Amino acid sequence: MLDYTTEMDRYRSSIATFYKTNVNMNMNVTNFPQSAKLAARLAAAAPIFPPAAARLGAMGTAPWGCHDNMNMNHPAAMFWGRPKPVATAPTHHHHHPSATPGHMTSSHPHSSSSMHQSGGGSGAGGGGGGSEGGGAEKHGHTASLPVTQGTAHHHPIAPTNGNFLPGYSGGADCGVINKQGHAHPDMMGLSDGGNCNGGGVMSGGFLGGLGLPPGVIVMAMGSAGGGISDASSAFQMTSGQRALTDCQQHTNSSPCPSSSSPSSSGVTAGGVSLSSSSSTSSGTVAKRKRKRCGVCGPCRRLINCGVCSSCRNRKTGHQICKFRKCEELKKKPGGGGGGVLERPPSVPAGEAFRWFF
DNA sequence: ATTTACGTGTAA
DNA sequence: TTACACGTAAAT
Repeated sequence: MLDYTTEMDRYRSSIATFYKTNVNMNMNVTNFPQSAKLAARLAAAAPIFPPAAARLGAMGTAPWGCHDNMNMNHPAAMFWGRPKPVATAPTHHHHHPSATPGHMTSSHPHSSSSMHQSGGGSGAGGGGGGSEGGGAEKHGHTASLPVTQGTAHHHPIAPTNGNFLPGYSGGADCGVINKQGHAHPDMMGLSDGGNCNGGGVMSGGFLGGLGLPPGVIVMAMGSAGGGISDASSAFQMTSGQRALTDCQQHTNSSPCPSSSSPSSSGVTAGGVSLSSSSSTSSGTVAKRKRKRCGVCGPCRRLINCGVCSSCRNRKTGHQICKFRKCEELKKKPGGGGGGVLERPPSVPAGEAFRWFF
């Protein structure tokens, strides 16, 4: 009996915490359904480091770190919330999975929420909340964001660009972002690690918040590339959402969990494997839809910028975010050949990992 | 059935 | 060239 009581208390406290932290989160979700989905996918897919993935999903790290704005308006914007790094994390409890869910539900029926929850629960820790953004500007955040926000939100480190590919450049991302609060497409895209780096720093916070497994952490940090960005990318990858997924897909459609080796085939193909079937065989060029290569910068991005025409016209345009448009697909189908692949053809699937290493 | 995103045609 | 709109393949 006592135990029960105790548990209840813990449970409650945890919930409370969760609530606080997540308020924003919810907002996000609401606003960005897509994001939610992504997260969901992440969770589901999480090819490589499941745990990590899961957490990601849950925590929702904001890719760019901070900005609140971005999200705001754009539907697509991001799904990651910001990790709440320091503050909450340590706290505890989030764990009860059960808890989360319930609560989420209550607040938002939407699926999205669920994702978070789960995540939250698990990883949670502090992370939990991803509150990204909700509303930054508009809402001003309101009080809701408790502790975390302050710091967290703007975490310089923020690491998070999950999207960013190293390739892209970026610049100063972190800093900039914070200040502005705006979302620039660029931001989204890309930041390399350069500045932000904070590398070390970030990682510290970041990790802390996330509570990644040691192993994972190591990897990320290790990344020569520069801390943050790499790390983020790593997450991205792991998260699996699309990037990996794609690659998997290419191969055969079969999910290649085993990824390690497999993909080689798929990727090599230039990424896009025009489907074997379609291609050639019949004189009619089978114009099979090409698929994303999954390895180029854009493909590696998980989030839509929310500001480009494609994002803005999502409903009618049926186009993927410009910043996420696969490089390969941008090329003329025929011309193909050559493209300079971002990565050497030979690179096998496993390569994904390379990114983070 | 719904969502996502590629392919393509059209207009500015 | 870019934005839009739409058809449709593919995935969920």
